[in-house]
Amino acid sequence: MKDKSIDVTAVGVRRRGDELVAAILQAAWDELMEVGFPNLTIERVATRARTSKPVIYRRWGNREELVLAAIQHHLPMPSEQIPDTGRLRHDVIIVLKRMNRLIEEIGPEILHGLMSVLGGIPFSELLNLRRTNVMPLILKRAVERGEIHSEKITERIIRLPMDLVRHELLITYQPISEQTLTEIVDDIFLPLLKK
Amino acid sequence: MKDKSIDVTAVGVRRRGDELVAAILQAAWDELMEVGFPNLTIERVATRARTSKPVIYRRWGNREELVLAAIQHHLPMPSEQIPDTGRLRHDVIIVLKRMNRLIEEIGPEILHGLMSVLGGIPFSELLNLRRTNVMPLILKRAVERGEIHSEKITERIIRLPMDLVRHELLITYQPISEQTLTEIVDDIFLPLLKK
DNA sequence: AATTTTAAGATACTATTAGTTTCTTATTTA
DNA sequence: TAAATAAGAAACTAATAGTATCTTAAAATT
Repeated sequence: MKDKSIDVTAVGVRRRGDELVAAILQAAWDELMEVGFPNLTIERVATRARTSKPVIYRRWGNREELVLAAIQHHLPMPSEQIPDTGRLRHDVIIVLKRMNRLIEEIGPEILHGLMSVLGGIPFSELLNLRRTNVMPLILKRAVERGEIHSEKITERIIRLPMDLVRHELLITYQPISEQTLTEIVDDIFLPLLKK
Repeated sequence: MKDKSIDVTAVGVRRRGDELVAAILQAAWDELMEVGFPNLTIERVATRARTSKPVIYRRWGNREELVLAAIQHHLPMPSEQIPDTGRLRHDVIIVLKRMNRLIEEIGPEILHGLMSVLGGIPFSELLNLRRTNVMPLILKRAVERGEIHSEKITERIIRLPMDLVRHELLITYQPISEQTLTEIVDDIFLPLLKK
């Protein structure tokens, strides 16, 4: 009397390739948001994606890689459009605000949990550490406009605002407040360049 | 024919209290240095300390707490002696160099591994994040000597050099180089105060 | 259209290890 | 000397990472 087909979803229908990958990454992301990193198990992700563990292990070497991929899948890096408002201050603030995105999207707790096993390098990538040429370009334009003197610009000063924001993120696991942002730009960065 | 007492160390002799704790923390530290955080198991620590798991679990709630305790046991924070060389630059450099200590002692790999499960808060403590009054005092003295103007000093600028060193540590897991230190002090910190 | 190849999915398995329970007995304290 | 406390041994549970095997759906090839 019992219906044998408990699961209504097409039995015997198999997804492959990108479709399957997307389903797994989505499931991993959902798990991540629901139970957090420490409680995320491959088993549950597999079940949630209506597939099985070996399918996952064929593509990712371990738990961390899977989660990293899931995050990258959901958070493609900002288009790196380089702001050009005509004012250095404004441009810099736009860039720094972008860095808040990751935390705003995945939330402090998850980030905190991730912090762990992802290890330093990939994590840094998440936090937009990789070399971008955004700041140099913004500064170059400011020099051309005569806003600042080029001889004041050093490698370290170029990196300074992003370093400070990143530090704040790593310590607080919170989005940067408007005030902190302003302090970094107005009390530290710009004075070093303008003087 | 076989000698039954394989272990020569006094059988049936039990350590207690501080002596026992010290032995466990030492064993945990040694394990940590030998196999690294991810491979450290309570079992091995117990064996190494010639005791057993329950004894450890009676004192620390889990692996992380034990390791944290082991580190704190081995790295009591610097005596927080406040440098007073008569020159701001020199004083600051001394303070910043102290921050290298943790990494120099436990090494980048271990720190990297720890980064993980310790979670943000205790880790920050390891990195000397807690409020100290070292910098303010150094700056106060510099003001009194007439080296800098007191009106230039803001909360953020006070924290700036240590923030930058900490950022560097968190990103590189390496001791700060002499050059980086100099840049932070000479190209960023002092110019903001002297101007 | 039939055949071959590839890879999905199910299932069962090994191995590790965290953390617990129980019990015996050494050490301390009264 | 007796009672209370805590160490240590041993065995156990439970969770879960990662693997191996097998069947068969889907895709590629002929």
